[in-house]
Amino acid sequence: MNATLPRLWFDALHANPWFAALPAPERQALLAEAEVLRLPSGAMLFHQGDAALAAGGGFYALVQGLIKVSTVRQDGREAILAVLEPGNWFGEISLLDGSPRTHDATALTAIDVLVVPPAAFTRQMQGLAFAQAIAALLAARVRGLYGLMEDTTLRGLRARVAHRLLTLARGDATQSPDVRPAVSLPQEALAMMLGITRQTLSKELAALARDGVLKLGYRRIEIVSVAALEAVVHDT
Amino acid sequence: MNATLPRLWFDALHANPWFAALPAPERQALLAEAEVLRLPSGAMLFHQGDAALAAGGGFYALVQGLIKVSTVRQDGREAILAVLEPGNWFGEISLLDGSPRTHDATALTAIDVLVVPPAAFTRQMQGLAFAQAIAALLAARVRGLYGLMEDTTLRGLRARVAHRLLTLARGDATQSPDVRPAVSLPQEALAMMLGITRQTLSKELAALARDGVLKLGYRRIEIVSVAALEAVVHDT
DNA sequence: GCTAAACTGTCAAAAATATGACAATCCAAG
DNA sequence: CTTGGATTGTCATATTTTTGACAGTTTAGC
Repeated sequence: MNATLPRLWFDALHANPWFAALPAPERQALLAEAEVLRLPSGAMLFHQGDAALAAGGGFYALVQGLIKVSTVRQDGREAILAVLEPGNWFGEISLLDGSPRTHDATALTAIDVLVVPPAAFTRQMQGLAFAQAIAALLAARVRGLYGLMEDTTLRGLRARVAHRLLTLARGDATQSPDVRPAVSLPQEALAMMLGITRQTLSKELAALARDGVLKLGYRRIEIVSVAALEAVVHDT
Repeated sequence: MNATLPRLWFDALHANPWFAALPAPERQALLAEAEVLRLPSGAMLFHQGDAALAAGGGFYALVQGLIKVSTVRQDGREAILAVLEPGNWFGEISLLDGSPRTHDATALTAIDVLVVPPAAFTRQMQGLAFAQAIAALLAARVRGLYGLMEDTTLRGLRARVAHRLLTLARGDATQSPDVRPAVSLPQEALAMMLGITRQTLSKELAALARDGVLKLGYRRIEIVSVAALEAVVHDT
């Protein structure tokens, strides 16, 4: 593929800082190797435990729609690690070490995904610039995960909620510098990201709304003051 | 340095799977570039917020002693991310993205550390094999962090304690396949890794000891049955 | 428009965890 | 060999979070 990359896809991809920083030859090579995969809402891109090197596996770029990255326990409880937005590249870990997928990836909407097959990915990894870029991508991942870790061990609930909201408002994994004015998702989902119950979250959100930091709606949390929300993260 | 690498250091380094898998030329280059740094117990190798690219920064290998990797809050509460053992390489994230150190690194004992200066690290990253190896190292880090994340969101307290014990018994970051029969550290430290209080941990340990899975001593937790401990991780 | 399903707000009771406190034990330094 | 600091075990109480439940609100699909 390549020749006729839809404008929307092109924009989404180039809005991603990692892809934008990738040298042009590698960028083009990656797109040239990619196949397009279109999935309906609710479909699963891969399951926890899947072999990534097998056919159907690969290095993915989401170009349209939303993907939920999560893990489920036997008892049915689910933890949402992230909600991916267009522009995000993911799935490289399993390709690098050949181990099974660590998470489920589920389409929250109808999605369009670029798939770089395992063989092509491995071939790209033979190039210095690409290998360096993957190292940079992983460094960013590690940093993001450190942030999440500290949340759970060091921050109070209030600050954790505030931090997660800011992360989501910045596009979660993408982490663009500009903050969106609102995040749209059921409170249940946000609760699963934080590892708490919906009821507990509801109470925290209500408190933040009382303080004028948030405005709550149906499947929607509006951030009235980014500064105030950031203050909550640091104080609490 | 290189010519006279003490036997103990050599063994520690080569016991580390990442270093052992590194191609010989890169392995030698890394050691050739490294300087030896010796610090007394309690000294800090670096602080959260330090510029890693500055003089004194670098890519580190611990060859002797123990290092605590942690973050502290304003109020004094501390979260321990890991306790590094000889053979571990660390500190690459900040070198890759030029951002400040994410954690404090404190010597728990007198330590010997190999330091690859920032310039040398960056030079090595211009080589394909090394860049690939760093990608692999980061992939392993990410996987480890995913494991820790799931602990806090998905597992009950009992399972979390069991999992952390097993991780420590495998050498924490090193994660050697063989499990040590006991971990030696104050319960307080373990509690800080788990983000819980010492009292709560004490109760959990007592319960595991009652079940015959552990034996408790002074600054020491003996693992009576690895299998039983693993069962606790998966069941609870 | 209507209606069923999804979602939010709230409550009371139960369970888990933190706090603060104290005695008992261990061990390393003198 | 002794002693003080470090460590553990264990309480009772306070706080936080979960569980289960239900009513009211919003939305999407018919």
